Amino acid sequence: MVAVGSRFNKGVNPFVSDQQVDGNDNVSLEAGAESSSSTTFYDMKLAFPKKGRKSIQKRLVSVPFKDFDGSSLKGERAPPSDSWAWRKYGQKPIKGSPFPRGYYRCSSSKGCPARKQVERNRADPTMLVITYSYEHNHPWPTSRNNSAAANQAAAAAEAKAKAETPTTATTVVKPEPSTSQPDTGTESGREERCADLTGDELAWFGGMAATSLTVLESPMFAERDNGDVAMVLPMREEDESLFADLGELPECSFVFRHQRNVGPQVGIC
DNA sequence: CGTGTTTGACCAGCGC
DNA sequence: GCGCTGGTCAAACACG
Repeated sequence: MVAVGSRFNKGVNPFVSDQQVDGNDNVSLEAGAESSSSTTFYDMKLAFPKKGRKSIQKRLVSVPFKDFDGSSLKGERAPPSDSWAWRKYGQKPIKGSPFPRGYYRCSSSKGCPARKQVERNRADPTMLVITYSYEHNHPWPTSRNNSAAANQAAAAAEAKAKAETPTTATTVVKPEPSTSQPDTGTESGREERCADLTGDELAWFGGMAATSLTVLESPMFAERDNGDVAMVLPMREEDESLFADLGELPECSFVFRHQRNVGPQVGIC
């Protein structure tokens, strides 16, 4: 079983999910063609850890981030958008992909078990895929963001209550050249959701919500009334430093939304 | 000096 | 059993 969705109703972190998507061990977002030239489907699969490995939650998050050229924070260590600090502990070339995968470990607190992986989508190098991993039954570390502390405690409690089965979630973002206003298209209410997510519900992404015009929509981060899952998250500059080795990306981003029984959808935020 | 990055080595799981 | 691959470790190094 894989949990890929979260309403963020507790203002928690990406490692806490309360949505079960299906009974498979994988979450698939199939690449495909859509009529709209600005919309594309992409394949994403998340597998549980192999047998014998630690039980962890995984969440893939696509991170759209601003165009960082000019007076950006190049060379600096930007504050983490998710209120936690990440320390890179490894990088590996991935078979079949010309881009390496970076491995990051939470450094916000001692013993923080959280990790994340960052890589570029091999099918579309302009897309970034971030995988957050978090061990079950481990209290979530105290965030540097005090406002999220209470929510994190709730998140930890919620995570403890989860089944032992690891959970996984995926998001992909394809940055696109910033050319026009957001294409709401079939995503009516996208902007409203963006606004909604800048509030207390987004404690975990509180930092990201502050400064960027870019928006992240994550299929597993929120659940909508019609049963699909989506999340819109403004991002800020943190990821530049995190993903600097992956190359720069333009301002606006495609976001991917996974619909039950339908599959992922993509739009420009 | 503390923190973070780089990078080669090491380890474990999996397929053949 | 062996090789491949992904993930992690840890020493060396850089930086403020």
